[in-house]
Parts: sequence; structure tokens; C-alpha cells
Amino acid sequence: MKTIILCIDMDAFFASVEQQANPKLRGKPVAVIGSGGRTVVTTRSYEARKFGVKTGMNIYEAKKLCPHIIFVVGDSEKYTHTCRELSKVYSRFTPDIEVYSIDEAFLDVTTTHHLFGGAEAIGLSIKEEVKKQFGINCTVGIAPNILMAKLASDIAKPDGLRWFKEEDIPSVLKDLPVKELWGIGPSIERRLAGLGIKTCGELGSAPAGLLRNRFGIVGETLKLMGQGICHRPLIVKEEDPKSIGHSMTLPQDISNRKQIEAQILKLSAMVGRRARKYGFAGKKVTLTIRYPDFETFTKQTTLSEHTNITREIYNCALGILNSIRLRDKVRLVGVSISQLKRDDNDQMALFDHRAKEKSILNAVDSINDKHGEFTVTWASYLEQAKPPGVISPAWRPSGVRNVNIKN
DNA sequence: TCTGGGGTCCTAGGACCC
DNA sequence: TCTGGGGTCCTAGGACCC
Repeated sequence: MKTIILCIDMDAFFASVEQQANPKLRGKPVAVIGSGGRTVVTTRSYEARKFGVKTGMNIYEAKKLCPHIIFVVGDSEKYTHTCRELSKVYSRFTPDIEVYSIDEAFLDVTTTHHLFGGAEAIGLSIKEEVKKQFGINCTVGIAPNILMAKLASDIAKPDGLRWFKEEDIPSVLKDLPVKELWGIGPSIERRLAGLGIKTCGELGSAPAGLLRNRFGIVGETLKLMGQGICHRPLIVKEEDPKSIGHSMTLPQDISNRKQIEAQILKLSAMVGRRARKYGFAGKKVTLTIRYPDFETFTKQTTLSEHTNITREIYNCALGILNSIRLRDKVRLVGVSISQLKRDDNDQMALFDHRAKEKSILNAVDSINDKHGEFTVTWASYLEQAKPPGVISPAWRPSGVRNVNIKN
């Protein structure tokens, strides 16, 4: 049986949801941003794209390109809710669904498409239902594998549907720039160009030995990608995470040690809380520091035991901070845990509220011991510990990758 | 007025062991 | 007097994605 994969990709998802929720935004250039001062454009409406506004731009750049742009601070609740509802629509057509990100899903309809009049009919039904139920457009790509389904939806955007059948693929790829493929970014594009390879067609017919030589094991995958071949299966069941972390760009660059430590405590509390909530504990703690010039470094320490206790994460991260000499002010601080283990029996998951208070108190205690009176203000600082103001499209609607703690 | 935050995977190089 | 060699594990950084 020939595999048939659908890639369903929302068009300008966050911006579309906002335009739907607020009619005054419809037909206007809208950019969804985070709540902090140093935020960037997360998603922009198609009206804003016409002006060259791009994801990742800071608000001043965006404003310069499009003076009448409307900035909307993102609301993760809205998007995760819509995402969950979208999954319900998909599940009418197949049980084999990979929710790849908050605005994108893969559906394997190999064994079910005949029940609905074919894959294209499913795609059209989904588009119609999404429009009817949520008022937003999506694009559907259909192909024999995920790589090509994704490409089909990229090419058909916005509000499109495109089906690449097996026999169409060589002509689709022949003159397509390699960077259009999912997985080929600027660096690989540059290195391929150095070999005289610019199109997928050239990549697919490049000597295997050459690619293996330059890219190692990845070289073989690259060649297959150039031919439109992809063996990655759908990940239907959510897999356990490999790491849990938070980071934050500070409102201003700081050099004050106590302020840096306060940030580390706040982030440790958020990480510990999310780990406890979903029943994970980590053995490795990583501290990330970014300087104003954007140089970023990470340093990690392995603990003797797994933990999800705020105080232990904090102490470990602090130990790392104390082992380095900061050469400049600090722009961003990040804390994450990895080498995770399931911790299903962790009672703290059941008593998260108490555990949170306890761990915060413990952490505050340890700070108190160390630094004395300043810490009184830190407690209130922690009270407001909340998810970062920026909405990440990589969030998932449920499970540990839903960073929206209230859910 | 500069440049977010959540992840995963791969690799180079050093430590260590036999 | 002249630097074995293979394996594994760990760390830090980079590439890529949404």
C-alpha cells in the first residue's frame, strides 16, 4: 500500500487567531509579539508580510518597514486551545496524527483515505472545517512522505492544497533550491554551494562519496532528500522529553551578581515546577549565559542523583555561575535540566502547590543564609514567576511541552 | 531601538581506560 | 630520546526547526 501523508499547516496561525478574535484586526497588518521590551515578531499576518516584516524582527525594524503595523501581545491560552480543537478535527479522518508543533500536524491517511473519497477530499474537508469552525485558513500538502508533504504545503501557502504524487517528485525537485527542503538551513546551503550544488536535483544526483566525505553520515540523508526520499516515520505518540528548560532575555543587561542569581532562582523554580508537574527529574543541570554581544555559552554539571527540586537545581546552577568569570554584563540567563528520568511516583507531582512553596522557601532560605537582607524583595520577585512573555510556536497543546503552566 | 524562547540532534575534542 | 592505538564517555557548541 502506498503511503499517503498530509501536512496541515495553519496560515500565519497566531496572527490569524487574533484577527478572528478581534474583527478590527482583519485585513490589517498584524504582528504577534511577546510582552517584554526586547521582544520580536513571532508571527505576522499576510498583510504585514507584504511590507517585508519577518519573523524574528524586533519591533522597531517591523515598524520601520510597516509604519501602521498593529502589534498584538500573544496569548498562548488562545492558541493552545485552538490547537487542541484542531486535533479533534483531524482525528475524524485518521488515528495516526503527529502534532508536530502548535500550528502544524502530519496525518497518515494511508489506510483511511478510501473511506473519505481520497486524500485530496480529506484535505479539502479539513480546510473547510477549519475555516468554518475557527475562521482561519490552512494549507494542506499531500505526498508519499513527510518531507515532501511539508514541501507541498510550503509551496502551496497560503490557503492552498498541493499533492505531490510519486511520479511528480523528480520534476518538482529538479530546479528547486536546496534550502527549500526541511532540514537544510543556511549553513548546509552554504557548504553545498561550495561543492557547486544549488538545486535539489543536483543534490540528488551528487556522488554519494563526495557527500559522505563532506557531511559524514548526514551526507547520505542529504542525497536521499535531494531525491525526495524520507524514511522518518510519524511520531504518533508523544515521546518523553530529553530536556526541560527556560531562558529569559533580561529587560536590561545586568552585571549585578545578586540580580543574576535572582534570575537563576526564578528560572530554576519554573524548570523545577514544570518537571514536577509532568513527573520528570533530571540528572544534569545546564546554565546558559548570553552577553550583550550575543556570544552565548553553556556549562553543565551532572548531579549524583536525579532531581526536580527547585533548590537543588538552583544550587547546581549557582555552582556553575560561581565557577566562571563573567567577562561582561549579562543579556540572557537560561537554566535547563536533562538526562531525564520518569518520576511517576513522585508525590510532589500531586502536591505541586505545596511543593512549589516548599522549594521556593528552601531556595529563599539558602539565599538568605548567603546574602542576608536583600533577599526579602526576592520573594516577591518569585511570586510573579510566570511563563516568559514570548509565545513560542514550538509549544505543544498538551504534555510537558505545553509551557503554559496554568493548563 | 538592535536581534525571543522552546526544543532535538550531531560533532569535535578531551579525558580516561586497557 | 622522540611521542601506540582503539574504544567509550562527556562537554560545549553549532545547526536546525517552529
